[in-house]
Amino acid sequence: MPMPLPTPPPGRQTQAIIEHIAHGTATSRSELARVLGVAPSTVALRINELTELGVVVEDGTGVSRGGRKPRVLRLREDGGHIMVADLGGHHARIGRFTLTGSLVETRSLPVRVEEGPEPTLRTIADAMKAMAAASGGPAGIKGVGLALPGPVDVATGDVKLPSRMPDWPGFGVRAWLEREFGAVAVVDNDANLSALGEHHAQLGPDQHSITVKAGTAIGSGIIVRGELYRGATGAAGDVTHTRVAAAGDEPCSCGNTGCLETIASGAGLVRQLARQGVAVESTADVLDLVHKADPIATTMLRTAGTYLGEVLSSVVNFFNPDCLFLTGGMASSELFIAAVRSRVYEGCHPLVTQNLRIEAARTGPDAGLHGAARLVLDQILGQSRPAGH
Amino acid sequence: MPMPLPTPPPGRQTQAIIEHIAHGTATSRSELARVLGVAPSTVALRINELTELGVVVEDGTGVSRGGRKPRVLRLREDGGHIMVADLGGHHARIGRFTLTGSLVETRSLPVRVEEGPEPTLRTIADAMKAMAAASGGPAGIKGVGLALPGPVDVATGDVKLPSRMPDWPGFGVRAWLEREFGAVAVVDNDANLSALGEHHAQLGPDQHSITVKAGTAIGSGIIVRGELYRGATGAAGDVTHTRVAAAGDEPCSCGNTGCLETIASGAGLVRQLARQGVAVESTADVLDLVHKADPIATTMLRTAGTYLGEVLSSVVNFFNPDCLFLTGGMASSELFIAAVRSRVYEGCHPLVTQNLRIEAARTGPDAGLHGAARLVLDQILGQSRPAGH
DNA sequence: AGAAGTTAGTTCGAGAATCGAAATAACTTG
DNA sequence: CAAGTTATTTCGATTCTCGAACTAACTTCT
Repeated sequence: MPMPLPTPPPGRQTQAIIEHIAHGTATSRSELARVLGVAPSTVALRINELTELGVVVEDGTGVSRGGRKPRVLRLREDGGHIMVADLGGHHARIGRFTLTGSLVETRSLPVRVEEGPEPTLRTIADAMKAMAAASGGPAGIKGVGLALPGPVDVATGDVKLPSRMPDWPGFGVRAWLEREFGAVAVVDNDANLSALGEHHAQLGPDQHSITVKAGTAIGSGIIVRGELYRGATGAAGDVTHTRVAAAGDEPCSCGNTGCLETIASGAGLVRQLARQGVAVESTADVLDLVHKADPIATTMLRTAGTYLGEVLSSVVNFFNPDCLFLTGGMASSELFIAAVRSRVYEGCHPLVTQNLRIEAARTGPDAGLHGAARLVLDQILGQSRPAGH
Repeated sequence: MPMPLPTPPPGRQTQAIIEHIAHGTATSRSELARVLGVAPSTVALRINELTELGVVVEDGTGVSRGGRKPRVLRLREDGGHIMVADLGGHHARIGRFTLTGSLVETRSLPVRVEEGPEPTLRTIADAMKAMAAASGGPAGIKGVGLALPGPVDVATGDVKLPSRMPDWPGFGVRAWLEREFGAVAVVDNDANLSALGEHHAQLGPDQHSITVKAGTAIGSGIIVRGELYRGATGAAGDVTHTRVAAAGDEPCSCGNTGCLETIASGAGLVRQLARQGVAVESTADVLDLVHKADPIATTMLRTAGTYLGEVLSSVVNFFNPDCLFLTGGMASSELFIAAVRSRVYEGCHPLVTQNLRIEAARTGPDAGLHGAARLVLDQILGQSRPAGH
């Protein structure tokens, strides 16, 4: 039986080393060798590469464990910037990451996607460059990541359906960014990137999770074995157009009737409230009302959570994830999360719920930024991501 | 940027070679090198290993393409047996595969799982040994695979829930088989193995599929990137306990009410027909009635397909597979499949259905056997499976 | 028929990446 | 300060692959 051990890809180990140093799970060469189960000599090679690359530096010595002191390794935080943005309907969230993958600063700015890609991207790019310049680091922008609201063709970085973003389809967003920055660029759907970011903030590379972004729209991202799952046509994670009995004949933007989004999305809530004579214009308005304990809005939000939970319970039964994360505006309400949680626990098989966690995303509004940075770093440093913690 | 090409695991290539020879996609060393995009010398090495292992032999020469004739390679079909079984409630299907992965013969025999693991496994093992002995090949049984109806702990090979199989949980099926045969043994859920078998009979290693086994019970298996996806607790693929409005308050074995299985499974149909005074005892009886064009049974089967389609449409929307396969007794009715298909196409987003195929499994009742054999061969020959066709 | 060209397959050395053992370095402890 | 311990580097040995050169076996053209 010719069965030589399948040599792990080198990029992968490099990334694992960075993570261990970042998390403090292993801070010296020998510790890394032990944790990774790899020969000390191999670690030494990788560390040499990383120091030459300017990502890792030695930082004095640690405490002895009875023999020679370990030479403590530390990540250099000034090797360059990864600039990322999460684009919403009315504003964009911009973030700056170090090459070692930590989020340094964020900023929100108003944008209007309906003006088309050129002006929107111009605004974002300028803000990114300003932020990078202001940070004063000697090195420049090594990579750019962008999260877009809606289905994205990852190859070109384009929005796939005309939908709410006129002029965007076919523009070639990824190419535009690469030209503009002269650096690696990555574009993906916002729910996908949020899922990727949140997953790796909480779970390991052998686990599975679903992250639902519930705001004005509802989208979700799927992580299988620590990697983004996009499905056959890149449309995986659609929960918003699942039929819900309670939605009746309410028409949906997709052409069908009775979709979840008509009654459980922020946009749906706005419409429902308006019908009852409550003056609201945006999802934020609705959440404000709930914050002020408005009984109608509160009931409605809770009900929306129950409907979402109904849809998610069948998805969770099927997919059996380790964790279900909720993010987006509506997930900021504990009430909403509680409603989802109770409905999912009620509707799922015990074998599926026994270890299931249902929680608000810890990375909150930065989830998408983290995911985008991760994809960019994957491109820069190697391929698939490392063994966790 | 230290980015050496991630050397593909050697087992993988070996398997790819076998598949190409088996499918006739490449029958000589040079052709293999071309198709696999690998150096001729490397192919020569692999072929040498395989001939020494007794899996491949040379079989004369082929036609010249203007120069030296290629030496045609062929798989040896007498290198040993892989014996597999798919265990149902009342009968087991047994199959014999060659080491090269092709199914040679099958046989069904009655068993009674409710008598417990020891007698059931005894019956199956004896039948396997008899079949292998009768085939007269010089070599023995190199591996054994078993598909069980119900959730399985893959490590031990045990059924997880008491459910319909008393005395089975905690028995250690895998260990029993390995002791009995002195060979590699693999045990998994029947829907999982059917999914694996059907997927690789039709799709490639970078595609995704769902296979639903609709018979007396309803189960499903999920294939992500050509590999079996089991979920966090090994319970992934549960669609049977999804709530369906039409099921009303019908109590289910899981303790909840309104589960799909109460109105769409074979068992559910039997119960519903019995209530209407139609004398049926098994799923087979129901299908017989449909075959005889019994109006009540036919309508009921079609309705069951619609309900299954309703549940699957939300699953398909979420998972966005390349293909949805249907297997099990009820999938033998084209009526049933048509009902599922139309409901899914109706309820799913166009982005998801544009390339989606919904079909009866081509491997039919042998799907589970193929999947089991594949898992066993993975264990014997290497790890993950090869690049297709 | 024989030379020229083409295709098939093997041999052999270089290169990449790992590991393990031994050497070296730097401590702690008795 | 010697003995034991832990950290790190050095240096083959190993395991894979590839590519180039070489041999083998044809077809075809003249």
